[in-house]
Amino acid sequence: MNMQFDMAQNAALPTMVRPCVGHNCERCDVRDRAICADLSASDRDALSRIGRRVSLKAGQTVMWEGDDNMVVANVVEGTLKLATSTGDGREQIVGVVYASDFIGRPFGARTPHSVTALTDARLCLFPRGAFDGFARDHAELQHRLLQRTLDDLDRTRAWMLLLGRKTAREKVATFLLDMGRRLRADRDGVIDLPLSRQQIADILGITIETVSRQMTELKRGGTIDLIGRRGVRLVDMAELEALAEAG
Amino acid sequence: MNMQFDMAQNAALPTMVRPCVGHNCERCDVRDRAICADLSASDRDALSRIGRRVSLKAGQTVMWEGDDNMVVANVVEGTLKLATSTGDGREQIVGVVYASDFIGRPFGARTPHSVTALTDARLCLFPRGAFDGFARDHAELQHRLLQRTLDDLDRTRAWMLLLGRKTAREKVATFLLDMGRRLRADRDGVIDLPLSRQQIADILGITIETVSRQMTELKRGGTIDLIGRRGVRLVDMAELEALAEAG
DNA sequence: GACGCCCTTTGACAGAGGTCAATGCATGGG
DNA sequence: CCCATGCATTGACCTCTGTCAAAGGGCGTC
Repeated sequence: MNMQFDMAQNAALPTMVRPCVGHNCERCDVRDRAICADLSASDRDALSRIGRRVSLKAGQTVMWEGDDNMVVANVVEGTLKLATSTGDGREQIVGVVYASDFIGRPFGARTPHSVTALTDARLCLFPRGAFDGFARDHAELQHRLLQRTLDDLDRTRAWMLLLGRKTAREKVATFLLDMGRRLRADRDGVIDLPLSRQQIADILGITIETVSRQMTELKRGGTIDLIGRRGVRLVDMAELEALAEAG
Repeated sequence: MNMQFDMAQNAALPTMVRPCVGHNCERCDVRDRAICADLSASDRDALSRIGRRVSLKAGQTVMWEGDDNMVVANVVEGTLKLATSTGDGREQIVGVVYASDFIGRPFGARTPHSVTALTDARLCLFPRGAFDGFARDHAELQHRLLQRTLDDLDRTRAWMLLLGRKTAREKVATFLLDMGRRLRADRDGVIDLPLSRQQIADILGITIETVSRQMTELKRGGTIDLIGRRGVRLVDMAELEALAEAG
């Protein structure tokens, strides 16, 4: 592989983002769930040549709120957060994305929120201009993107009900149910949360102390079990569902 | 005018929704802002034949949360709210739509939130199945829909920051600025809010009493003026902007 | 295997906003 | 033009959640 070529590509990327090598769409983990799923083999190849794979370490930020919007990407592996914040530093996480999800803002000049890796992650990254051009010529891609964006909007609006109208107890219960649905539990029924208490607080619009207190009370009531910092076992799902809707 | 034809159309519609007659896309108020703007004259005619115009009275609900998703529509005139609620009746308004906006959930079987007219309104209404089919064959339409949905998502996510992290004072100030941007003031600089205090509360995720108290304090501070129930004059925009970001 | 860091938990207290209740006052109908 | 109705305002009080501070305990490192 050509060293100079690699370094030239790196120059346009945020610090520490490292391109991967030896990519092949046919073997891609998310090939039939990502937005490229409906493309023909040749179209997918063409799209693939526009972009490239990059690896991220947990904690790295790929895009910053308000920045010029240079790239979009498919998430191949890992979990990332989308966040906005007020001038004085209060943060609200506005979305969490998983493998096969799409990130970035196509057809727009500004990035409306930051994107930060919560776990180590791999992306399939495209320069926005090139991606936009490709998308305009491929209706299947735009259709997939539209479906995905409509789903995102539905989920985001459902989350507004949580932020605006639910109590801390209901918020935490709803969050745990949501994670239970998204993440696979291990053989002991334990889920490994990809988020710290602070990040959970930033998702739910409450403080870290309130998250902690609610979790402890749920544990005391026998509804959940806490295993270390990141582990949770959802013991009584029915109870959790009841608490998620009415305190 | 054919009476029987009209009544047959009415049968498929929510109670009290009355079809209009004499429609012509060429004279449509929103023709160059709605999603149909990029269609050729003949395509627009074809789309027009799929749908029809209906009038709504303030307070009428067009779609209910969780219902089978039968229709989508362009808003021709008026203001409507999108809302979800918890089992025990707490409501959160998740969006407010204006003339030229699009409502309903294309490509999905369920309506994720209710849609209710805040003012008298006129819609250009399409059966969802027929609209979906038409959209699949018209990339320009899907592109417009995608752009609009991406914008909606950006705005919705910005609103999450308000719901999760802003104080009552900041929420009310942000709301007033937003209305000031959207609605044209009359010659006295007075805006006529299309929302009751309760609805404002449901948008901001606070109670009606808190909205009222904040408004009164803003008035006492000389930042705004209150004229009757629905009138507001934004006196000190700079102050309002400062309050919107940091209490 | 022990140590130290930092995340998390717990406690005490305060305050923003919710709740309940009464009064005020636009607005539309008679 | 006046009255009645329902929305909006105001007040008193209380609770939930935030704030500040300290102690506890995983987890990575040496």
